[in-house]
Amino acid sequence: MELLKIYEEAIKKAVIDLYHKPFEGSLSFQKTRKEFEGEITLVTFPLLKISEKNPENTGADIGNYLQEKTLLVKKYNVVKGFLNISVADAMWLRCFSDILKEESYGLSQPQSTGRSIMIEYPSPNTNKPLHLGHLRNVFLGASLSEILKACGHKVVHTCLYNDRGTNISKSMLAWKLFGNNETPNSTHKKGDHFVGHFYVEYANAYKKEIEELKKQGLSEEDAEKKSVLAQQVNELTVLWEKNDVETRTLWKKMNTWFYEGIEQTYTTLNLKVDKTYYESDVYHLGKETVHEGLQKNIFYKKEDGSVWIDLTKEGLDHKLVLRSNGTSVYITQDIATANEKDNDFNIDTSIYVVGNEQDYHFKVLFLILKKLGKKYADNLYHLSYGMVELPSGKMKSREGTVVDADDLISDMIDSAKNTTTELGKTEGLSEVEAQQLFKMIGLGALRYFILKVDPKKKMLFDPAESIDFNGHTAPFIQYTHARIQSVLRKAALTTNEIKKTNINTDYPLHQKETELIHLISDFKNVLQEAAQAYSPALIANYVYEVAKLYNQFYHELSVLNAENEDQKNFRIQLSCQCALTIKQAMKLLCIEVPERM
RNA sequence: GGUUCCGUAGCUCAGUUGGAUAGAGCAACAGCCUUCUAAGCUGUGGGUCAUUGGUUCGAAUCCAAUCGGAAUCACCA
Repeated sequence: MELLKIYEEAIKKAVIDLYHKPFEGSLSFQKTRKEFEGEITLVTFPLLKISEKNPENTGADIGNYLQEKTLLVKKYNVVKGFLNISVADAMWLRCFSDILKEESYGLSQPQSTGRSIMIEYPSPNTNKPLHLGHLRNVFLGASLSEILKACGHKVVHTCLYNDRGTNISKSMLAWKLFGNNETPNSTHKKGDHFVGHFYVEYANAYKKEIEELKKQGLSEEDAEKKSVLAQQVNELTVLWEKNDVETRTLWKKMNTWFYEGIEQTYTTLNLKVDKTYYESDVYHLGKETVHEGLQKNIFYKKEDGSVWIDLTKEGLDHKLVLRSNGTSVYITQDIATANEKDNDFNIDTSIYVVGNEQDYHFKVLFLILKKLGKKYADNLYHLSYGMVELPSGKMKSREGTVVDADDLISDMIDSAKNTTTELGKTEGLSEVEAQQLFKMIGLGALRYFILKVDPKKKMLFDPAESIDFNGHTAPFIQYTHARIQSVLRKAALTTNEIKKTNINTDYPLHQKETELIHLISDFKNVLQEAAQAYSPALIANYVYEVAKLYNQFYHELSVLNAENEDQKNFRIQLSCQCALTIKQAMKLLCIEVPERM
């Protein structure tokens, strides 16, 4: 039984014995603030109606009762409406002993809930490489998958490629105009960067064209209409839809380049997709659903043939679902993909990891699906995360103000290498081991930097300031893990042996030891909260607390040179469990921890 | 203009369903390696929780207004 439950029941019994009236509902507990003695604190205000006494006396009554009638309390003190309880050492040791017995405390058996969850990310366009914004998307999606798996759910990872349409046509056109039959091989460029280069080329040429037209006296709007490049892009899109062989061949070629490039990035990021969807496969399927909706009078047709839905009753707008020329728009394809996913998998919940700039879009999408009577519509969830901003504001691919994902990753690994080498931590490592360590630290720092922020909030990245390796960072946590491993190596015991050793429950605990047990026991709750809130940030902040507290313990008390065998054994067990907690929590963030660094 | 979100230390961020004197890291300054890994530990300084009002035993947290910022409202994705 969980510690807090034991105290809750004991206090409820105390209330009945003392005041002859039961307290309904759950008691209000919190962690004792560090300026007061104790570990758990009961807020007594809600009990005053029953006790009919002031907060101080109520707290004293209960504290006194617990100390005299139970073995739960070592000491207590009352400050205003707060009863601070120092939990008896034996209780902490029992709690810790229970944790040790579990192979992986806090985690559920794989697929034990029978629930399956689909999670879609990062779903990029195929016309440009990934940037920092995509990294937030990937890190969130990947971490969330781990968190949900750890809670016993089955997780299916899907990815949708927006592989056709205007954006891709732009890259294609630029390649035709300025490409000189170059390829990624001939230019020694990574495929996705190669394709992205032409997307930027197009944007530049277009901008130039518009400016020239404006010099001729045209307004911005007229210039955009007059643009030859824009017309050519539209023509390419139409040719594509008409299955024009030349266009399709080029399209396939460029997308293949793109996929070859992005696969490399996925490999670096250890990203594996269970099922890939392509917009080019599904874009036309949505039309059938639109016709279905038209017949049910959920949609309506305008005179020009375009099809709309009226969402004004829901506080939204009229939304186009089919163009007047009969072609589909973004949302039409999303309707189709949602249907496809439902057909392909028997899924309880489906999560879209998409930035909050598309909040409105998903509100509309889910509403439309609901109106269409899709049963799965209630099980869709938009995991909306905030944008990554630069000091100069939002990143824009076309304006070149993006932090490229591949560049950032290799920068991080490089600086991990420099720092590690400077600190002389590569000694005794083989070349392969050293490379693995640099990657572990560099990527870990990057992942952690992003994941520690609440997903819902926008975050700032300043390229001028490199991501830190000290303080509230992954390397600090990784270092703590390595440090513990170093101690355990010297203890010369396996994890198994450590876990099996019996605990002496008479052992008098030191303050830091108590705090560590308390914090470690919280892992289970934190995981549940993180899963419920879809927030890896809760895990990230938690595991930092563990590492920080362990380091304090480490500096204050000696493990291997403890005063007696009981103490030494217990501290080895405590260290071991801290390392396991750190490792498991970091795994939930998709960050590895080293044995040495 | 409509809708939605956000404003916490110089900077980046925490702050469970309302709870005690609002916390970390970075940066600055001062200490700690003959002792289990100094990517560490200890200490100092730093705040009108945007502003005003309301709800109550009690508000950074809930409500309203104001100020400031962002996103979105495309026959783009």
